[in-house]
Amino acid sequence: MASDDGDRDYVQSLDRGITVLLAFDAEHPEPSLAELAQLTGFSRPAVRRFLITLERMGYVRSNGAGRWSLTPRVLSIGQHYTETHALIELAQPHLLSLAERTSESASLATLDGDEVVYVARVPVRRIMSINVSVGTRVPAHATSMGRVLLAWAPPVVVDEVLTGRPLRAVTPNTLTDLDDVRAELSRVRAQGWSIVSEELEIGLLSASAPVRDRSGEVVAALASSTSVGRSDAETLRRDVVPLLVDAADRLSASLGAAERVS
Amino acid sequence: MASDDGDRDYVQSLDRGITVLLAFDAEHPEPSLAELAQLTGFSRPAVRRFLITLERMGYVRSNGAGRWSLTPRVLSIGQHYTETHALIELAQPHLLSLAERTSESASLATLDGDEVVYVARVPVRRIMSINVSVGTRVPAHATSMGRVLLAWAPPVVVDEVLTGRPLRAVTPNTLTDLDDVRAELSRVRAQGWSIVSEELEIGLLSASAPVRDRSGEVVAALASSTSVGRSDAETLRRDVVPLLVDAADRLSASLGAAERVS
DNA sequence: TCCAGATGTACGCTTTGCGTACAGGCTGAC
DNA sequence: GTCAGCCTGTACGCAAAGCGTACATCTGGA
Repeated sequence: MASDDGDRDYVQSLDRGITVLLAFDAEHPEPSLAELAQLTGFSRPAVRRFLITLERMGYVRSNGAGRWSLTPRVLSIGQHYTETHALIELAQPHLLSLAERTSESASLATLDGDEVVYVARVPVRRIMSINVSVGTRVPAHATSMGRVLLAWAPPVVVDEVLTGRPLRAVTPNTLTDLDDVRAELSRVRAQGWSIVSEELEIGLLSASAPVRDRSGEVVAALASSTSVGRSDAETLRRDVVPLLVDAADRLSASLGAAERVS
Repeated sequence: MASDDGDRDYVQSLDRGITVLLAFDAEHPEPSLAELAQLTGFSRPAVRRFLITLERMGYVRSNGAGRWSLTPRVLSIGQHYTETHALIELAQPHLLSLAERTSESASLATLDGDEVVYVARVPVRRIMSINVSVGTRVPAHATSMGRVLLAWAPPVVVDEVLTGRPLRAVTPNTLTDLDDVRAELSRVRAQGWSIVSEELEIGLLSASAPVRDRSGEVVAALASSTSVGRSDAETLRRDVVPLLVDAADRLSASLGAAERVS
């Protein structure tokens, strides 16, 4: 029925059920059954079955009237990612001390596809227009964390991210020329850290350094973010980058990383 | 086949698929197919189908060898809870300012069953032995946030939580006598806030105040947490509670709450 | 009162998803 | 080197799980 061939060994109901769960979003925080059916494209009885299932599992709740909403149990799904990645727990003290020493928000992020995902964070003040939290995704090519992660990523991955789709100019300052980005990546690789200024959002300024696992592979980026009003690239480089690199190295060490290879 | 009758309208595959996803935990961060089959009790081919499905959806990744792990995309499921609850976004500035003014961690939590779930948080230093993050759950009866949430919860809910199962003595100080807890709840209701000392963990001390929605219903608790080394109940009451209640009231106001009803 | 729009239910068909059984591959012990 | 014991991948036939159409029911507003 579906066009593709690879339908074998694919569990349709799981996909559909999660699709229903994810249909709850900012635009539809309390959808009705009919609304969900329309959003997902499934029949109303089907959506109803999924809702009943999700309700029994505790992820969804009917508010009496015909409206449904997500329960905080949904958050516990993400906990399993956190639990299974020792890095995140180990990073906590380093994030806290970095945030305290710099009086700025500190973040840890990972690459997923062509996006950077925040996996741990200590916010100090609001710097971005969007509310950054664990799980938030931003385009890799326009952020210091993305630059760090790409700088040491396997060439295949870098190519996928950079040429997979055209590099979007998120702000007027975003590097979008392929050669420029590649040159920047090799600069980052050489100096061991990255500073990006107003490429993701006007007024936003951040610095990142790589975190390595025991095999020396870069598995995460540690970042400190501020705004152009409070600091500037030069100050960041002088005052923050040493702290940042130090914190990243110590975090790497606690992951059992060998001393920096290159 | 399953003993219960209510199997109708229940989508087994959704339940099973999520069960597989949740089988990844601290004890099994990189399970093999066979391991997952054993953990979940499903047949290996079944587990394989779920893994393939989850992999295509981007939640799970095979690490080349026969081991699987969760991807950060799992975190984005929780984002949908955050997105659909305006409260959480609105709370951010209040959490930040509370954390700054008290130099202590600030948290926002909600009741789910007999547990309190952290839904937003600004950590300042590590206070608990476990790493508290958004999604973390703690028993309601032993925490200041739980006391606040129960103090204004419908009697049915309170009864379920308090009599559903015996109140566990998490520490030697935990209130476990039903009458004591009920008395404490009415005290909380009268004074408008709660302080709990070393009932959840030795050395841990926290204060909470209720957050109300526009209908006046208490929908969350705002908390400030510290350790007995850094403060004590009396100091907390004098210095922190006013700030806390003020922040909670302003957050309530931004939710459009009417003035406090009682 | 009646209509519009919603949710709940029944039911028969299809195909999805199931597990058994077998093939193939890797690793380590002897 | 070879065999045993583990694993993952695949085939296949069967049962039932999940499907959507069609209809009943309820609610609120005109």
